[in-house]
Amino acid sequence: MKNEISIADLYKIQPIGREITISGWVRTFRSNRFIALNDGSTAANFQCVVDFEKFEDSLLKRITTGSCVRVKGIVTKSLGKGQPIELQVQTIEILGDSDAEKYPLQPKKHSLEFLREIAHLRPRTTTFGAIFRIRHHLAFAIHEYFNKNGFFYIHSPIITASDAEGAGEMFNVSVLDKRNIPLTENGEVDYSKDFFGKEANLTVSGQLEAELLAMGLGKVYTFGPTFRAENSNTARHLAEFWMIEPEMAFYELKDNMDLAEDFLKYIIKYALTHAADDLAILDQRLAEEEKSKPADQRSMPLLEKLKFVTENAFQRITYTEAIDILLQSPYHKKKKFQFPVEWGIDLQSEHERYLVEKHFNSPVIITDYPAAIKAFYMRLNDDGKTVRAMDILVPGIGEIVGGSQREERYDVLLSKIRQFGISEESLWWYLDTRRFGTCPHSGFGLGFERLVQFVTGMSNIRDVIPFPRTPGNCEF
RNA sequence: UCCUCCUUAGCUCAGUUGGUUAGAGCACCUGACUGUUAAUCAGGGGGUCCCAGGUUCAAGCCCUGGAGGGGGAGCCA
Repeated sequence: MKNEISIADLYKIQPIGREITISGWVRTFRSNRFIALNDGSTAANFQCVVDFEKFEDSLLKRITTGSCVRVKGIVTKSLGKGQPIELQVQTIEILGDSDAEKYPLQPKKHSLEFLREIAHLRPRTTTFGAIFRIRHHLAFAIHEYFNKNGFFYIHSPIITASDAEGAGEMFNVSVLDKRNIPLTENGEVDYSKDFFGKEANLTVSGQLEAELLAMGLGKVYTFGPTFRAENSNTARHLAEFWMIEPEMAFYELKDNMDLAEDFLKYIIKYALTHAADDLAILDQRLAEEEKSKPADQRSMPLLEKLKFVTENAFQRITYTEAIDILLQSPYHKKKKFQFPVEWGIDLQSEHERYLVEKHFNSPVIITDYPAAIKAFYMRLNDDGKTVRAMDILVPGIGEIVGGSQREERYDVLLSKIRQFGISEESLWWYLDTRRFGTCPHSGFGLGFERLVQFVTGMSNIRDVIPFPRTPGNCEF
């Protein structure tokens, strides 16, 4: 291990009187005496005190915002009020200069839009440092939760040849010469000449493969990248995002809901205990932003919201009950909804918002949707018109989890596949699991970036992934 | 993809009814000061007013087209 202490450990240990060496990036250099140094290990800067009479001017001039330095000195109690300890600097080594005139980050508040354009430098800001550390803690908590609860982490393929998931437009994977594409007699692209001998795409979901693993290993989960070529331009869509998909044999819909709720509470609690400093920074940031909004549009403070979610039961209602609530609502009676409400519709954003933010003011699990608006693999209820689906909606984000009990009955599944116009030949392997030792099973998908959004309070999904991929944007 | 708003200095923004040499704060540079907390004070440099056309004696401002970005919607996680 490297024999240098991190700023995070420094604040933990507070080794007053000891000689230490630290490296980091300069945030500001005040009064030709105080370096605010950050090494990314924690949000807090560490104050390094320079006796400028003991150093060459030419060296001091190179200590600029953005430059990288290594300093050695003695830790002392701080004379100033902003920090408990500081470093009395003995030696300074400039590891990397940074021309202050050209370095885009200044010791001041920058807009998120501007920082998005310099995504290669934004990890050096307080806000993005906090976001990416929290992102790590959430990912870690997810693995920890599943590991503790007997789940196996499996890797579903990134490249798939099935286009049957029905989860949107896909990115084609091909090595064919684009200037000379082989065609069949019908004038279509001849994928038999392509790398895999058939058309291949980037995965839009690992669910079907996860089901195969669950029906052998019992409880499994995936956590990997997912790709959608939809032309979606919103604050909650990415072309490349990360998804968590647990899949459990012998779980019915209620077990699935119980798991999803327990799981979400666990990882949010984990963040509250392991990323308290970073969450406090984002809590303040959000509070500042909310100040500029009219009072009735302000959302709950971030930390309060997260505690509320971990301490209160999620509301559980069926789709049919949700429609009733909407029909009874003052919003509907005053005709404030832009889209009509009736049984059978797909709930619009405004409807979900009303239920989550106005009616319940809490996370809501909606179950038993009409079969026609949900995927083919969801288990048909005895009423013949609804399926055992469940969506978890949270304030500010909307749908964060989508899941269901899967259709385990071969005949029902086959007729659904035909009904949906999906080629049953391409899903022979999926159908096989229902022919040989089928069992009730369930699972759900959690959009990781939406979870990070919820926990950090960031309103744009492009600000919770280091290098966002969206239509027309693949920089860095 | 649709609706809507925006684009002026490195950043955040002002710019009146179309009228002389386009401004401010921060950042940067120079100097002063030196236990500061986005240090302070004085001075200085810095502009393809998003791009291409058009109207006009005159366009940052008006018109047409385009590009980029924000917010909302759809699709969804």
